[in-house]
Amino acid sequence: MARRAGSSGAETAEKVRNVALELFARSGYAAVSMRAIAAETGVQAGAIYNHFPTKQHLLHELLVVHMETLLKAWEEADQPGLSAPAALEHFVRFHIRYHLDRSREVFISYMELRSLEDENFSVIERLRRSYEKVPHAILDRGAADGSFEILDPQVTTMAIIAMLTGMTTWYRENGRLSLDEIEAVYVRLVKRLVGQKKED
Amino acid sequence: MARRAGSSGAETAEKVRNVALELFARSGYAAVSMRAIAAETGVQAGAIYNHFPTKQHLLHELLVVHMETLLKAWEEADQPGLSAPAALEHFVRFHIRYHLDRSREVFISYMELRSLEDENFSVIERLRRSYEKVPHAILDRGAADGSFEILDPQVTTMAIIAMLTGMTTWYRENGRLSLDEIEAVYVRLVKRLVGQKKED
DNA sequence: GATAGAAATAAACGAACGTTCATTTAATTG
DNA sequence: CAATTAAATGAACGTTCGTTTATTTCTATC
Repeated sequence: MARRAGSSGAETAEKVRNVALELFARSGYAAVSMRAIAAETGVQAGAIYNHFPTKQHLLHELLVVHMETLLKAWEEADQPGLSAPAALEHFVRFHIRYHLDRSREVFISYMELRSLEDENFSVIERLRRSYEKVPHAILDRGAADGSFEILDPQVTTMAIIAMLTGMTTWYRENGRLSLDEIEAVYVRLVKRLVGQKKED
Repeated sequence: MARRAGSSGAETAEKVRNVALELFARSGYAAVSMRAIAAETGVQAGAIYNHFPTKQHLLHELLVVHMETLLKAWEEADQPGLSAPAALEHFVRFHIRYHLDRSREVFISYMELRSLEDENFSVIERLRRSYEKVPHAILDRGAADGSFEILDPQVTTMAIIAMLTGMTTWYRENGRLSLDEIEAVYVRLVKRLVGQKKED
């Protein structure tokens, strides 16, 4: 046996990406073998190397794609004309929706940074910093124009991101609260964190 | 060569625990070999099995000890007579201090839950739930007596824990803010989250 | 001071790891 | 339709893995 009828390189590569994402999220990069990825993809281990040079490249590509997609998604969602309070609310809703839709990517992008070799790590770290600038800039703007009362912009930014991202660890589809309800609670919690005076 | 002069079982076991903690935190359970732990301990791999039956037992023991020590530490720190606002502040300071002192334990207790086999996982999960009850109970008490204005006790509890624990990922000893300053910021942030009216 | 037990070594176990390679088959190109 | 290329297989490579075992050395006990 060799190449199978109907097989296409692009399809297999995409399937490998999806399977690797799922398995890395579930068990961690180091605990997942190329053979396990291959088996779930429905292929032999050697075939993966037609599409990805090494296991490390596969992880790196998943993380780069995730971070770049996230940044691009925000660029499209961003509405530069908004006031600081409106922009913050817009960001919170965006972050929650996006991260819940991609909980596996989010999970491994936080968990597997340490599995990246030095230069691959730096690339992802830089992309993440870019994303953290988004809420930070909104906080600075709101602090400058008096609509927020920020205690410390840096700490508050990290607190907001940790709070929002943490939701992906406990949110369940059929839980007590709907996504809309949770989103509404988080919007109000963030407004409290930044000391927003009025509900604009 | 065999048993070396001055060797003691208790000492070796403790050194293995410390080394494993460090290496698991740095690289992850699956990525750390028993030989790596042994080398760092200054011993051969086989010697570890005089003290721990398997690698999985070693991880489980680290996590159980961590969670039980955390719960015990809170029991000792707890001051049941405090008002809800004072109790909350007390908890925040305790949590920050304790978690910063044990950042490696905290890290692996969040990262390596998935590396635990089913029954070992349940044990740790149950201990963690116990700890989450601590702030949850304080929030309920403050909501009942009117000193807090809680949006949703469950979501707020998870938000607080995520916010506080997230600090361990970015805090650096010689950063811009001292630990005292960061602690003070977080205390005020948490008061905002629970809608505390006055600084009691 | 002989003896029993504890604590280590060194070597080995089979299994699994990431990766490579010769080969085969299907799809694409001229 | 022949030639080429892309995509897969399946076996093999050398390592490393967690763990076990026989043996040796040190410590503690009576």
